[in-house]
Amino acid sequence: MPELPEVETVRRYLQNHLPGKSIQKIEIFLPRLIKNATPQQFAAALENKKIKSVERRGKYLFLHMDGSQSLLIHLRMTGRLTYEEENSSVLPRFSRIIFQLTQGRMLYGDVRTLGCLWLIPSVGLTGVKGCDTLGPDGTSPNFTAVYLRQKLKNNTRTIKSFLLDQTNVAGLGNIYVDEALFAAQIIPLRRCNRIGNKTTVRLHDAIVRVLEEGIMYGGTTIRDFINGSGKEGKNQHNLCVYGREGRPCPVCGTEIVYIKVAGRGTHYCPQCQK
DNA sequence: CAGGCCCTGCTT
DNA sequence: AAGCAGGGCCTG
Repeated sequence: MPELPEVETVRRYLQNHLPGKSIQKIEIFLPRLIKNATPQQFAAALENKKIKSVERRGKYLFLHMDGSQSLLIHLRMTGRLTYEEENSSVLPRFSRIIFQLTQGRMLYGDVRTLGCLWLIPSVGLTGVKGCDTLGPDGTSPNFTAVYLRQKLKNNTRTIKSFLLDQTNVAGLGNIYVDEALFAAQIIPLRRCNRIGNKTTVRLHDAIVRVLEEGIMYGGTTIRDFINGSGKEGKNQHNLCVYGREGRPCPVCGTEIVYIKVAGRGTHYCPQCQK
């Protein structure tokens, strides 16, 4: 559920608090979350290393370390990354990994344990499948209407499945895809190559707008998302279609429809979106 | 391209 | 007790 705006919200908090602090000790309660190292290797590579910066590409978070190896994290559905300035004696439910820092601690929590952590080289490609093949971030200047038009032109897939594919645009997930398609007045089932120039520009603008709005409001909390300080986002109040099936379209009042597209729950207004 | 898998808490 | 939530990867 964390998509670009949620991951960016977490990143900003961590970037404000972590750089300059060192990881003293790592406690791993669920080793299988670490995908390319044993818990021993993982701890050995990161303990006593200083955190230099926290960066993001798509939905991936990078903790760049002062050392040859850094940390890559994907929160998937229910992953949470929080920083506590003062060590509390209480550990939040579903805490899976504790990063004890020189001041405070960072917790990786995950109810459904689908998240992933990797050790990666501090420079160059990550070697992590999916991460090295990301398309431009939806919020990046490299993501232009011209680029989008080029990608859509000869593609026969539905626009929803296209936008969920991170090699086309990085950072969109189920919520923001539905919201962007509503804002662009495109029905999720529309074939990419049946979207014209003018509509492509509208879609590009809509994608950028919903992502930036999501960041501005600190992410969308439907059930699980919390930011780096453990608080909920506020963007759920801005949603027009996601999770609103059966309720009136905010523009025309028609009932929002729920269908499955590309295996995902999909929400749209049958009146506004064509 | 569709469907299964992972995984657990919450809803029906 | 079954169904649902879905990101990313894998298989048929």
